Amino acid sequence: MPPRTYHHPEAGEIAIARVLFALSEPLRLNMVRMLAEQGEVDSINLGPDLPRSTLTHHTSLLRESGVVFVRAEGRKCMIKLREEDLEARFPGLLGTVLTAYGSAGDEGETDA
Amino acid sequence: MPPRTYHHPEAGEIAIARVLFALSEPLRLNMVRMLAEQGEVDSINLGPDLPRSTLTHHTSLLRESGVVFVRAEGRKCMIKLREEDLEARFPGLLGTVLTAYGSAGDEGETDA
DNA sequence: CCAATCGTTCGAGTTTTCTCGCACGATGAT
DNA sequence: ATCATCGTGCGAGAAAACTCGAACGATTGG
Repeated sequence: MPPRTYHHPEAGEIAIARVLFALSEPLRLNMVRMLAEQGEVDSINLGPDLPRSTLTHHTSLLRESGVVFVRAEGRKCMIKLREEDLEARFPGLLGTVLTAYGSAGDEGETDA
Repeated sequence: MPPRTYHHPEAGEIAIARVLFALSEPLRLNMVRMLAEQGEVDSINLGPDLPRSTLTHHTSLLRESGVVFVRAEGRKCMIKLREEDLEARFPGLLGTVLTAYGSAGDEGETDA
């Protein structure tokens, strides 16, 4: 029996409005920032204090909007940014948003 | 008695999450694209078919999030992008989003 | 095999956003 | 002055998003 599988939109199907919406949520924007810094991370590290169902909600939204790639590894769930796909589809977007976040996001850096 | 006045956040107060949220709505994203192409525009041109109160709702949201500058001119209301402020605050963001929109936004070009 | 752990799904409740009709003040033209 | 026009604010209703507890299947370790 295959492990958990996840549906991901193809690179060409990623819609700008959905990406912007995904990034407009502070929790998710913070997740994306962590992913940009740390590469592939265990989903639990994206929100150690969040209820699991809430965490799943946000990671699923990021996945369905084409921002992240999700893969099951044992019981855990590894998340990484779709940097190449996003760069190909919307050149510069991710970098620009992350730069903007770094300079004016939330100055209270509660680093994990 | 002064004409209508509008409150605008200062450039330094513009928050990335709010800007992304403002741009994540298809109607508003389309408005921003028109503004980028046409410069300062009469608000009515941003949504000729929308109810007035709906149009006000979206233009107000764009204004309050720091994306556009609004000024009363007679009975009309002129809108323009805050390109310089946005560029200073979030370098490259607006251009990147508009490029992304142009290449993958909505292919149905209903040009005004 | 059994128990603990993890992510997912479902459902309910809360909050936010969106839409739009209506009344009002301001403006411009007659 | 009068009247039509425009944007705004308000209120209500609908739609969408967020949060989170509980139950379930899958996986790991004893």
